[in-house]
Amino acid sequence: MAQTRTGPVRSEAARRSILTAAAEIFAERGYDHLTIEGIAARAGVGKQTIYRWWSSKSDIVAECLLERDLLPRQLSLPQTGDIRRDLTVWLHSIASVIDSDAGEPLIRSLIAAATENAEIGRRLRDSLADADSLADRLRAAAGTEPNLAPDAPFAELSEALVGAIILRVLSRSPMDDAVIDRLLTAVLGPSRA
Amino acid sequence: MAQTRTGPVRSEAARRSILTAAAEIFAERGYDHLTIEGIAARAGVGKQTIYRWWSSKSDIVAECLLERDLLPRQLSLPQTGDIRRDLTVWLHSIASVIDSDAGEPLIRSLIAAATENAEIGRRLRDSLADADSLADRLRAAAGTEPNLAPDAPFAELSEALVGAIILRVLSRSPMDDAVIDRLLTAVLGPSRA
Amino acid sequence: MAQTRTGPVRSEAARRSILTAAAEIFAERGYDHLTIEGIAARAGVGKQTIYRWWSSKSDIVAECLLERDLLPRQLSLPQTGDIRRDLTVWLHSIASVIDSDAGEPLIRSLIAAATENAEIGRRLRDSLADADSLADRLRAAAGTEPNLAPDAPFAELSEALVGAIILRVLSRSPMDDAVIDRLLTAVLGPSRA
Amino acid sequence: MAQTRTGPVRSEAARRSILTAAAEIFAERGYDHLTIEGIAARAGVGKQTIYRWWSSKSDIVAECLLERDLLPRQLSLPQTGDIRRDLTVWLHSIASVIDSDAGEPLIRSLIAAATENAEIGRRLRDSLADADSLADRLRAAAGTEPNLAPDAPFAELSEALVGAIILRVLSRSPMDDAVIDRLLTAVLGPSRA
DNA sequence: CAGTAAGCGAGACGGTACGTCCTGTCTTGGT
DNA sequence: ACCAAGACAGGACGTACCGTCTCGCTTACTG
Repeated sequence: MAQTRTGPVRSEAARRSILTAAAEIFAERGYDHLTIEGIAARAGVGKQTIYRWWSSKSDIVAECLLERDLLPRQLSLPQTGDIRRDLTVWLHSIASVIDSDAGEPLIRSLIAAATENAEIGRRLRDSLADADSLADRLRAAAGTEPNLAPDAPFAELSEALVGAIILRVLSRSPMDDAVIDRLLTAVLGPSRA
Repeated sequence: MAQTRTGPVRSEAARRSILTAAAEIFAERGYDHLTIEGIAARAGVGKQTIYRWWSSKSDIVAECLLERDLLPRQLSLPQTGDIRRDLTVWLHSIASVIDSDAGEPLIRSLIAAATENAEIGRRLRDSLADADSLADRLRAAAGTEPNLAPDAPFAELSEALVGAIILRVLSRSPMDDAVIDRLLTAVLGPSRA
Repeated sequence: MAQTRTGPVRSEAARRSILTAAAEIFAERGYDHLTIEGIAARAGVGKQTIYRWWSSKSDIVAECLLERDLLPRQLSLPQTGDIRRDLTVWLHSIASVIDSDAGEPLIRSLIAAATENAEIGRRLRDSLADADSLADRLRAAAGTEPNLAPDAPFAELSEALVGAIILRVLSRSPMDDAVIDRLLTAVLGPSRA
Repeated sequence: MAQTRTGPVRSEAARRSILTAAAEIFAERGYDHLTIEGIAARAGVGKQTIYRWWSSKSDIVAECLLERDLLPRQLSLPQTGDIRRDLTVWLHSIASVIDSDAGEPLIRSLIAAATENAEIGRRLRDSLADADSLADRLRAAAGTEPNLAPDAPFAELSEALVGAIILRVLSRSPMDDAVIDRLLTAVLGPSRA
C-alpha cells in the first residue's frame, strides 16, 4: 500500500491571493514591473510560499491566464454563421482593447511573458487565451469564403491572423477599420460583397 | 552667435565596442541576461559612456540591429522570379536558424526586446530585419499566385506571414517542411503544381 | 480533583536523537550553524517536537552539556595531592583540546552559546563543565601553595583561572607551556621548586 | 611607474553613518539583533556599500570599538599611585556598567561578537577596550602588593582579572563589593590594611 | 474496551535577513 | 567635453531559518 503523505495541505487561500495580486500588478504596471516581492507583499504571503509552488514569475502569469484572471473575458469570438462578420467583430473588440490605455501594454507584457514561458505562448496562439479554437471555427466555415477551401490549412490561417495581431502590437501599428478589413481579405480572400 | 561646444567628440571606438559587446552577450546569453554593467565590462568602457548615448539596453539592441551585428546576414529573400520558391527557401533558412541551438532563444530574445522598444518591433516586422521589403516583393509577384491579386493587401499578407513565424517561436512549435508548405498555401493560396 | 492528563508520554527516543543530532552539528559546524531545522532533519523529528520541549537552541545546547554529549570527557582534573601538578596537567589537556582543529571553535561556540544562556555560562565557569568543583580542590590544597592561604578567595581564584582560559580563546592567544606556567604562578603564587 | 587608480574615493560620510548606526543598534538591541539590513536602513546607505568595505557584522563592530563608538569612555583605570584602590574604583565602574539595564547585555553582546572576531576578542582582553594596558600598570606597581613581585607574570595576572569579569558576565553572577574585594585579593594577594 | 487527548513525523505558512546582482547617478582624475 | 573606473542609494533576487500552524497517525490513560 502506498505511503500517504501527511501534514498540512496547500493553502487555497494563499494560492488565490497570489494569483489575484499578480494579475492586478501585471495589469497595473506591466510584466517587467511585476516582481515576486511585490506579489508577496500585496498578497500578504511569504516569498517562500510563492517559490514553493511556482518556479518563476512567468509561471504565475501562465496560471493567471488559465484561471482567466488576466485577460478581458469578452474577447470570445461571436458565432452568427457569417465568419467574416464574426471575425470583424472579434478583431474590433481586440483593437479596442489594444487602443485602450491599459490594453496595449498589457498585451505587450503578455508577449514579453510568452518569450519566457512556452505555455503562455501557446495560450496566446490559441486565439488570445480564448478557449474555443479559432482554427476549428475557420474549418466549420469552409466554403463560405474564397480562401476557406475544404482542405485549406486552417491552423496556419489562424496562426497568420493571430500572428498579424501580435506583430501589430510589437510594431505599435494601430489597427483601424481599414487594416482589419485588409487583414481579413488577406486571410479569407476578397469579400464577395 | 551661438557658443560652439568644445572638447573631444564622441569616440567611435567606444561606440563600436559597446555595440559589439552587446551583440555578443545578447547572442550568448539572451536579452534578459544582457546588462549595462556586463556590456561596459566587456567593452572596456565606463557605464556613463553608455548612459550618455543610449537610454536603455533596448536602445542599444535596436542600434545593433541597424548595424547588423545581431542577426545572421544570410536571411535575405532570394529572387528567382518564382515567389513561392523564393519564400520557401527563405522560410527554410529561417527555420534552420530557429532550429539551431542558439537561434531560437535569439529570436525569442529579440521579441522580448521588441516588447520594450517600438523600433525593434518595426524592424522585426520588416521581414525579420531584412531591408528589402517583403510586401514589395509580394506586390511585384502579383498575378503569379492565387491570392496575389493586383489589389491584394500585400502589407497585411506580409504581416500575416511574419506574424505566423513569430507566433511559432512564441509557442515553441517547430516549423518543419509541411508547416512551411501550409503556411505558404495560407498566404499565397493553393499551389498550382 | 485535578484532571490528570492522558495520552502518550514524552518520547525518550526523540529526546535522545535530538540531543545527539544537536551535539554532532554543534561539534561539526559550530553554534551559529546549528539550526532547529537542521537538528530536526538530522534527528528525524518534527520541528514541533523540539519546540514542545525546548524554547531555544541554547536550551538544547545546555542540555547537551548536562548529558555530556558535547565536551570531551577526559578534561577532569587529576588528583595526585600536588595541586600545581594537577592543574598543570589539566591545563595541558585543555590546551591540547584548544589547539586541535575542532577544539578551539568548539570552545568559542560554547562561549557564544553562553552569551545567550545563563546555564551554559554557569557550567562553563564550573571548570569547563567538569563536575568536581575547581574551587573545592583549591580549598583542599590550602597551605600547599603561596597564594592558597586558608582564607584565600578560592572561588575567585578559580574564576580567575577559568576566565583567563576563556579570554585566551576569545583573543586567539595560544596557550603554550610557558603561558600555563605563568598562569599558575599568577594564581598559586611563585613555584617553590 | 605605478598605475594610479582613478574614480571616486570612499565616502567618509557613509562610513561614519554606518558605524554610528551599528553602534546605536548594538547598544539598543544587542549583537544578535544587529543586522546588516538594519544598519543600512538606519544609516541611509545601500547594503552593497557595507559589503564593499566590511565582510561581516562582527567586522563593523570591531571598527566601532576602535573608533570608541561602542563602550563608555569613562572606564579608564585611574592612577593615584595605589594600585589596589585604582583597581577597586575601576572594577566598581565596570560593575556599575554591568548592573545598569543596558550594560550587561552590551558586554555579553560584545563577548558574542568576540567569538566571531579575533580583533574584538583582543580589544576585550586589553582591559575592556581601554588603551592604557592593565598589565603595564601592574608592572609599574610591582612591590606594592604581595603578589606583585618584580618578576610576577603581569600579563597573566591582568588576563586573570579581566577573564574573571568576563566569566562573571557569562554566568550572570553579580559583582558586588565583596566580590570585587576578593577578586583583588586573588590577584594582588591579601590586603595589608 | 471504547473514547479521547497528547505526542509525533511531516511540512506549509507569514515573515526576516541573508549576500549578490544590477540600476541609474555621481565623482574623480586623465586626455 | 569625453572617457575609464568605480562608489553610491536603492531595489529585487532566490535561499535559509524562524516560530506557528495544521494534518493524519499512533500511543496510553480513563471512564
